[in-house]
Amino acid sequence: MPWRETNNPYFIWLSEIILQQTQVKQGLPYYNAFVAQFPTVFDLANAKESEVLKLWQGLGYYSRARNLHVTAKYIANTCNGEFPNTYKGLLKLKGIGDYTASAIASICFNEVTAVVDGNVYRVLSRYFGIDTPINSTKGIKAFKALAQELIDAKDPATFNQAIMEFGATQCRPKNPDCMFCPFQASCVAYNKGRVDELPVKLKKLKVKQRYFNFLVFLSKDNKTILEKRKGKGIWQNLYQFPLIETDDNMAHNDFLKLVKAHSLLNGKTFELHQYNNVPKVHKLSHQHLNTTFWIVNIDLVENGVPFETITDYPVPILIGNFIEVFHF
DNA sequence: AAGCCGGGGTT
DNA sequence: AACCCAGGCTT
Repeated sequence: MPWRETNNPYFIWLSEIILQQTQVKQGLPYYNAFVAQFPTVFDLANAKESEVLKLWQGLGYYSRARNLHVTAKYIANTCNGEFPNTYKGLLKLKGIGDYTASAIASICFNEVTAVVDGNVYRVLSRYFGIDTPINSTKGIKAFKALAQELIDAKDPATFNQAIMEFGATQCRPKNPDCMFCPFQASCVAYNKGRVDELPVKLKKLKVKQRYFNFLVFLSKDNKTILEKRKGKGIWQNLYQFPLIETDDNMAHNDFLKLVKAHSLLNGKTFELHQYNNVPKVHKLSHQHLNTTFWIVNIDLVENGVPFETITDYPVPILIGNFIEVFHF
């Protein structure tokens, strides 16, 4: 892993943000792309937010990219390009929470502050046989304190990375390699046959069903319409085709009435074609997006995006996949 | 304290 | 389908 070969806070920070809730395999190509396009924090600070989001496209949790850009500008413009060199200082930066502050402080500045990520929760809850839910306030405090007791004060960076890697490769969520585990003899969960019960986690979120209808405009002068998502909710500041959200999947005839009433089409002549008869189900962690793409053939569009510039815009991967398959 | 925020991979 | 991922922010 390239970020193992440096103590430069910029690179460590970048890697840690990318790896939040993201597996190394998925994040590595993005890390390489960011380092190539933004070699220093000043390069990142000088970029447009849309450039940052474009490079982040497909990685998800886009607030990470927006906060990355905010913090880059702050470090470059207010801190002379220098990151805070303490856990406490790092914690104040946007997008940096307890885990990331500890990771940067220990790896870059040898501060003795323990990281607690999903791996650490799993390793500690099993080894010590702790039932406290890892996502409860009590659990979060308890596991942080325990990790802080255990950390090697002489080499916190190695300790932190080692316990995480141990969780990722040996003490895995499913099928952990207990048979060849160096901690087998003293692991409470193993000796009580409770490895599969730990860690304990509270509740599971309910997945909400949503129904998205995207209007893919095709004008005679080869333009379409992209809109920037505003406000709260998913995909903030990313672009999409004009969206009509409904409370169920729509049949062509019913949807045609809705489209006719749409502000982009008042009174205009157009043809509507349903691109996919079976809704494409795009699964987010907390929502299932039942998606239908509708082709709208029309003479002219206002503020149209020329087909050849569509791929300049940062879009959710659901839209990006459509653009790839649909030959504009 | 609980809910929200992506996309990919494994079981 | 359920679960997890080198979590953090908002309400």
